[in-house]
Amino acid sequence: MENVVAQRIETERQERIERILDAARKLFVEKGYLGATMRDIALEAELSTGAIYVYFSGKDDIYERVCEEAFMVVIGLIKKEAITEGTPRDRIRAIARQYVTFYTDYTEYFEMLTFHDLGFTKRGQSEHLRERLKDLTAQAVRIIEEVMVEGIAGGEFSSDIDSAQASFNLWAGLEGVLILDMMGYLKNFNLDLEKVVQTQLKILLGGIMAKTRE
Amino acid sequence: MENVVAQRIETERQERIERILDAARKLFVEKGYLGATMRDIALEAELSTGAIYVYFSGKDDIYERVCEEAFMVVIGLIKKEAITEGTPRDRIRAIARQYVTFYTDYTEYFEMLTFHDLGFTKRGQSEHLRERLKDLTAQAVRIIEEVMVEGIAGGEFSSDIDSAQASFNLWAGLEGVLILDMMGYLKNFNLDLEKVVQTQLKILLGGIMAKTRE
Amino acid sequence: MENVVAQRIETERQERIERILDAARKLFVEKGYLGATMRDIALEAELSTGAIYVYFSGKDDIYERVCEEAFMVVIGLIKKEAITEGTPRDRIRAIARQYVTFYTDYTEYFEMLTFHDLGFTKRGQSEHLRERLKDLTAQAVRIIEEVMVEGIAGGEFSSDIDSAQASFNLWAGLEGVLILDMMGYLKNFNLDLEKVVQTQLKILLGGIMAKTRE
Amino acid sequence: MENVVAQRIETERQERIERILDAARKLFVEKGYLGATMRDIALEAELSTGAIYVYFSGKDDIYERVCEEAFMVVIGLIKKEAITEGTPRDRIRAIARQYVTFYTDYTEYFEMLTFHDLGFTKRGQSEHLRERLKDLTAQAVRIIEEVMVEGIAGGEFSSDIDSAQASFNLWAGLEGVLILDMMGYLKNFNLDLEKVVQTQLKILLGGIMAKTRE
DNA sequence: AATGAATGAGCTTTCATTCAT
DNA sequence: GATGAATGAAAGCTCATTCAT
Repeated sequence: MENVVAQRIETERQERIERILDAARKLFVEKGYLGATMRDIALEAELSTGAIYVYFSGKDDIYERVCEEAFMVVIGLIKKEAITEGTPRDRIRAIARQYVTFYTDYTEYFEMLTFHDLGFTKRGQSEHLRERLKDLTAQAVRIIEEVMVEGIAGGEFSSDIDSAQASFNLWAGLEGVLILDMMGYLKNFNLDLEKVVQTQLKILLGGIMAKTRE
Repeated sequence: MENVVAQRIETERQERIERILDAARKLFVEKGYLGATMRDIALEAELSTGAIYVYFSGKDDIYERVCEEAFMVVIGLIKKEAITEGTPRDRIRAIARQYVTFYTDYTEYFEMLTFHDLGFTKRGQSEHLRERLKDLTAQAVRIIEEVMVEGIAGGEFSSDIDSAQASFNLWAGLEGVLILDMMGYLKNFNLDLEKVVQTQLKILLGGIMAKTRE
Repeated sequence: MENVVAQRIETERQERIERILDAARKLFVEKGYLGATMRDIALEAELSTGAIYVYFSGKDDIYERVCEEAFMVVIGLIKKEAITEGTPRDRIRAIARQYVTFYTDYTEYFEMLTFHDLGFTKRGQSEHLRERLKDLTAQAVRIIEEVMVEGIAGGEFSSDIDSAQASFNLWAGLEGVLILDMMGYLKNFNLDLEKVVQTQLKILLGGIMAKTRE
Repeated sequence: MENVVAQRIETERQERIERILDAARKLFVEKGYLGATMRDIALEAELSTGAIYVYFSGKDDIYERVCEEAFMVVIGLIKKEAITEGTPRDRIRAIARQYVTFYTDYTEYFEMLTFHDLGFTKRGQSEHLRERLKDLTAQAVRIIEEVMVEGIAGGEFSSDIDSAQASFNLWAGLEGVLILDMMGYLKNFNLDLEKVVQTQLKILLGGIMAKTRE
């Protein structure tokens, strides 16, 4: 019996934490770390300012946990959906599509991680977040690289380009499109994200596969 | 004689303005619009807080002038160095290289413009800056497009891809590399910017030139 | 039970607001709008500067509410105690005495309204306060005028003087005494307010009643 | 020869001082002591801020000298134009008219002195100004009193009222009209200053002369 | 003497955090 | 646990005064 009560309390607790994180994520993306006030977050989470301090030790703590959550989502996506079927080309295309899906479905998380890197917080602070992001990225790039190595071994990809570099360039090429979309440039140029991504992949993969004549 | 004195005074005045702008640019990039305080800027410029208000009407004014300066630098580079010699491929490569030079030589300006777009300031504010940035970008993309049209006409580039889109993708591919460098990822992966840029151009141009077999 | 608590909280809230207004009134009168600082007011109200902003939106807000309060007091006095008994002469004397009572009992409010008019605030600001004060004054003068009309009709007052003007002059004659007291001149001349007021009324009413021989 | 130069320099000096005082008087009346900035005063006087400190030791000094000037003007008027001809009644009327002339011709000086008294500056400050103003007022009231004593002796004025008090009341009655005009109430009521003053004098003198029947 | 840029204390206001209830 | 009023440090900005020129 008591167990049921304890469980309900715990559920409510998690619910409240999630509400705060949702509010914070939204506001951090919207107004930045300094622009979003604790009062804003409390109001958005439909709580009092004081209540927030029951669940979090302060603004920095919330910020870190929002980033943490963003990590967990990306990691989850990366881990869960390792693509192992099809030609290397198809598999890379699938991985890329997964990244784009992360961007469209979890835009706020994507923006959080991007913003964090671009200096939302004071430099020097949350060095460990930066470290984790670095590891995560390395992991992601390595996944692409493995497929690429296979592709080169199978002759599908040109051996002119180092597989590690090619992976990085692939990522950069896609990242560029997503960030420009985030900045609103696709809208400015009346371009469709889906189409631009497709074209970009066609170009990048075409460029990697082609015998370079330089 | 007086003329000399007046000139010296004017020079010192410009020097001071530049010192303030330098300090502001550095701190805006480092800590963001809200994170950089007027006191910080004054200290960095080795002035008292009050002195800044002799030259600028307030924080917003400084911010706008820093952005303005960044604009002027980019516009200057774009206007000055229209590349008209060589094959379309060479010309695009040259334009790209110019963009990379802007990034390496004027990193802070590049970051300012990027940050501005990414929401350093409160959303909605300085709408006109955003508008100018949009125009500027359109201009830059159009320059690439012109060369591309020529390249398609001359048969050097595949006609499979719309020239406007291809230009955009080219830009995105390069921008991605520069932003990842800005974020420190190239360093993380022990990659050399120059080399990655070269590879990226090879890939992108290769992809665009290739008859796509899809 | 909860009702009791809520009531106590509300009481305390009102208490605090009153403490702030008391402090502000005192300091505005003492040092003027610009001379009285928020720190001063907070200190006088035994609160931190921040606490004030829980109850008021800023200095202007406090200022307006202090004036508002002064208005309410005067209006209350005017409305509540319309004097309708006795001869016109007695009634005017009673109204005058009421005005003097307002001055002695609510000196700070009297000073606030006077100061406000004399340019305590930046000119042009709070135009609506000035408008209300004008209305209020018109109201008050009209009350005197009505009695005066009656007095003329009844033959008690001389018909040589226009009733509207006479009312105004009566007011001015009394106001002069009060302001000179406010300035400390009665004390300087070792005069007693009560006595001077009595004499002034005797003179003014005497002058108004007398057949003028000019 | 040198004398001529020295004289010109001295003249220019006086000219500059007068320009500063004119500017200050205007601005103190317009915006109050704190509202008027040294920069405002310098601009109005067509000088640099620094130049002001050659002639005055600071803002307080200017303020005091503006008051001083106001004093000199009033004292000059009082001393110069002792009215000794006509009946006591005519003489008092003439003195009153002189005071009104001071008000209309030197409104700013009149306002300065009034404002000063009403607490433009921090209380306690410039105690000696207050002292001088007190003396001055006593002097002025004494002049009226002398005439009044004469009037009582000659049977023109009622002996019911103490001459000192009557003088004070006369002053207060007139002062009230002038201050209400300063506040803009005459304009509000569409009254003409000249007419109201005349009426006020008629009333006051009538009241003083009449045998009081109380 | 005259200039006006520079200083820095002090203004109003905001906001992360605490704490009595 | 939850509330929201209270705190006080720190923000952007102003301005009397100084001082190198």
